Amino acid sequence: MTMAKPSIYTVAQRADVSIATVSRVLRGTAPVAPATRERVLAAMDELRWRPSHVARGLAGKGHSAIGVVFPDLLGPYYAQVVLGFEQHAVADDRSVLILATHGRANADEMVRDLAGRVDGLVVMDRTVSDKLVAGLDEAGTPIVLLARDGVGSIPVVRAENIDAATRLTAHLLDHGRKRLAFLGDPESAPDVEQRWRGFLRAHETAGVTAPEKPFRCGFQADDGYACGTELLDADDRPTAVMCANDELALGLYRAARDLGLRIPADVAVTGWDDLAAGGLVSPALTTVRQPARELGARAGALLSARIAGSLDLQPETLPVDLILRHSCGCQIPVPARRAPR
Amino acid sequence: MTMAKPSIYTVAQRADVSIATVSRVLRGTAPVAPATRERVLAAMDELRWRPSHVARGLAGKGHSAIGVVFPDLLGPYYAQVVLGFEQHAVADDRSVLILATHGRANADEMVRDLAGRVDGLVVMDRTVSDKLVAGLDEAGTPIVLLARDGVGSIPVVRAENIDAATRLTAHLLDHGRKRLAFLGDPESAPDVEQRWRGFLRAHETAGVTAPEKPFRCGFQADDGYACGTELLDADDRPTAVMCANDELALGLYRAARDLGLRIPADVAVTGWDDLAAGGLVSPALTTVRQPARELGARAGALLSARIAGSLDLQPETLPVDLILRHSCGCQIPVPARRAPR
DNA sequence: TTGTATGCGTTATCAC
DNA sequence: GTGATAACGCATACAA
Repeated sequence: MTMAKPSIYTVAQRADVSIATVSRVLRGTAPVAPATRERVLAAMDELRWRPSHVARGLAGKGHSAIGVVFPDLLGPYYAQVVLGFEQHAVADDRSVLILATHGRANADEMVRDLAGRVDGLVVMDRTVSDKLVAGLDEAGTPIVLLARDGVGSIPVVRAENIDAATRLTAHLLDHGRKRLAFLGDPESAPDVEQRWRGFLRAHETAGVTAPEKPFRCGFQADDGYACGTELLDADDRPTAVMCANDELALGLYRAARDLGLRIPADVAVTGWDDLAAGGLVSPALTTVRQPARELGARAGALLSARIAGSLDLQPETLPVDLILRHSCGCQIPVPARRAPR
Repeated sequence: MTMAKPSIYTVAQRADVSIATVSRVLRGTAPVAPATRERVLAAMDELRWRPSHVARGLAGKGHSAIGVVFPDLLGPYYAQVVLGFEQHAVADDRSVLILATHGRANADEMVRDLAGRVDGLVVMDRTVSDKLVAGLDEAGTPIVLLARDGVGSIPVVRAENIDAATRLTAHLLDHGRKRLAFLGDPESAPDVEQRWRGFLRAHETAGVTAPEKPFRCGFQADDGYACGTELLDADDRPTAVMCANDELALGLYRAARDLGLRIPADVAVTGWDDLAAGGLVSPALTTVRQPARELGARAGALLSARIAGSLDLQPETLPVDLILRHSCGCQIPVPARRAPR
């Protein structure tokens, strides 16, 4: 014997008041006589009534929900970002909608749809076009960009990349490695592009000739293995490889092993992201740790501010940590003057 | 010069028809004259109008959104489950709401709220009380349980645990290990409970005395290290430890190393989940691989069916893979070529 | 084939 | 303090 879902009318009737009064005790938007208040509260309790979010939304009060758009959920990075975002949202009493684009062609359309059901949106990486972002922003949807180049005056949150990549590259050059390679596709993600730029900058500063172009490949360990094999099997094999992420680096480890090359003696390797696995392999992988969780949380905070009406929010760049372990040649003598070829 | 947000009225006016007709061409719910149709389509296009999900929901058409409740997003398991769920949802043209409970005390209340904004819910593990689940179910919210004991006739999806744990334990016993320990807390998650039961069952079958109780601890590598140290430093040190997951196992590795114990010679170790790191450590970790992504997808499929009105959906148990490597004492010639994923 | 009118559950603006 | 009542944007039964 299930009774119909209670509405504000049911409650009002039961408490013998008008719906306006019910709304008032619910929102505390105007004074209500203590006695009446009690009656209403009791009625709400007995009927187990919860105000409908949908109706509330229609009445113009927003969705009390926010969304986050990301490319995928492979590896701990995006998961942590999303989690940080979620925690902030919950603390802010908002629900979280997620959308993984997977590089789908209709991502723009999906995000446009998503925008219709949230009060604001965090957009990561190159999941959707600048055009859409700009359009949504113009249409009044509060947006925050994460790990992505700015669009108009939309707030941006990102992890520091250029300087970290510069330092890491300089570190390799300081170890005496002079023929470096960059494994990863700068066009695949803004973060990677910045790392590539830092890589180039360090070469410039050191007066060393940088490779003309990056060795482009995907993001997975298998890509690292395949591309790594090709890279390390070449005549002008690099003496150090800076990988766009740890997965690639770990794939490169296998490639090196299969080719009989030692790390870091024959080739130094660095990654990015600080996967747990990187600390367990031998030699331990030198990498960069990003504050993934905090990135998500900050994006959430900025989005809240934006929704609350703040204009002109400053871009934020969160610092990262260089984790120098052994794969870059630290604490291990670099072989002197090996004859190339 | 931003004009007010267009509504179905704006479109109707522009196309010189009634809102009913607009709705009809939108939903294809009734025949419309080609000419009229064109006019409406044009108007929709010019105004860039999108129907409001909120209004649609209020009108009684559901939210076209579903939710998933999980404890956390640490490690790849939950992330993959959520991703599988999301993919199914997207294919089904529904948005996804997520909620991480983090063991929060008010999880029930949060989920009740979530239930008010979706058409259905997947609930994982022991994130919320049976009471709430039953209540929601009774109230008509379509629910699917994932990796959790059944409640009433609510559909359940889970990975096979008992049999896999039995086989894994038997495998250890067959290797001549007779003093086994179970590292993990069966009460922390239904999956762990089932693994503990399989552990016991194998002992029974083999006629070997099982430990009275599991060695309870958390889920992280640090827990594995702390508890592992205690466990391995005891006088009656076990000759094999079955860990509730890979993180614990990897923590145990450190504990063993610090105590000067060799794996698997002095103590065999097994994990669960097949983390990438497990294939990279030495000795490679014997573990169990769950079809995380598919678990999420199947839960999504069952939820869709439930929302569509299917009653009496059968519980599903997805098979897992035993990954026998070296940490259990196997001398099997492993093709050390496995991609670290 | 198309239009009219009503309901969906809130919030908010008036009156009283 | 409290109660009618008009939005909010859409779907739909009922008319035409």
